[in-house]
Amino acid sequence: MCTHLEAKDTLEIECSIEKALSVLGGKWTFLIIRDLFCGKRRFGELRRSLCGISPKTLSLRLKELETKGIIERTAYPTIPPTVEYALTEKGKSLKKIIKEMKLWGANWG
Amino acid sequence: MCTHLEAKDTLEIECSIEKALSVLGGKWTFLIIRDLFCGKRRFGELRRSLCGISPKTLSLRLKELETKGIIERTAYPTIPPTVEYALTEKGKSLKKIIKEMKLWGANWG
DNA sequence: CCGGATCCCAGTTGATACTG
DNA sequence: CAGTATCAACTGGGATCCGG
Repeated sequence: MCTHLEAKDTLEIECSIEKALSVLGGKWTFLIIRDLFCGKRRFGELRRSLCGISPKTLSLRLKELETKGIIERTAYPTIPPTVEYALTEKGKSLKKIIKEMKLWGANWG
Repeated sequence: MCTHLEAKDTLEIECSIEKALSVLGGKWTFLIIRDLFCGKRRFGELRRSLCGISPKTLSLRLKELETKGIIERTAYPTIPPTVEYALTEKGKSLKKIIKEMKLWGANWG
């Protein structure tokens, strides 16, 4: 039996996967989160690590993730500016998904 | 310690997550696979289930997934034509990822 | 000098009509 | 029914610019 929609099978209710994708679906999102599982990261560190991302897209994704409560932004009023990004508890709860993707990629990719 | 790159830490080697994303990263991909976990589906069934996808994009994603060995296409020479899409073993191996995403979406989405 | 913001361009996706 | 063709809308890439 198909169970896209858990509670009420109406078109207005999104299934859980759609909810997860509304947070994780953007391009680069998984890779940003993967990086942050290694610890706090600065804007420039992320940019270099995510080889190929444009600053515009990185900025956009970070804002989205912050809005959705997945990451936390901390700015220090230094010169030059220092900004750190870190996972929140909600962000850390994505660990199992990341782990399963990593396992799959290692075995089948 | 960070382990993006499992074996050799050179820029040429993609990490496992990137490999998984190269298969799963396209828009709608997860949702198509989710649908196929419920069993074989025809083109029109997928189109109606994935509320909002255009036939062009659906066609594109299905071809990609077929090329990558995730799904299998079977066409019957009937009039009107009948085409069925189903997960391969490699496709079914994505189950844990889908399951974790579903759990996360249910708890945090 | 770092963290972005802006502008313009290319590639993707969406909407819709149409065909074998 | 299962797609393809066409065009419009959006998203991301790349370079540049700027305030602190």
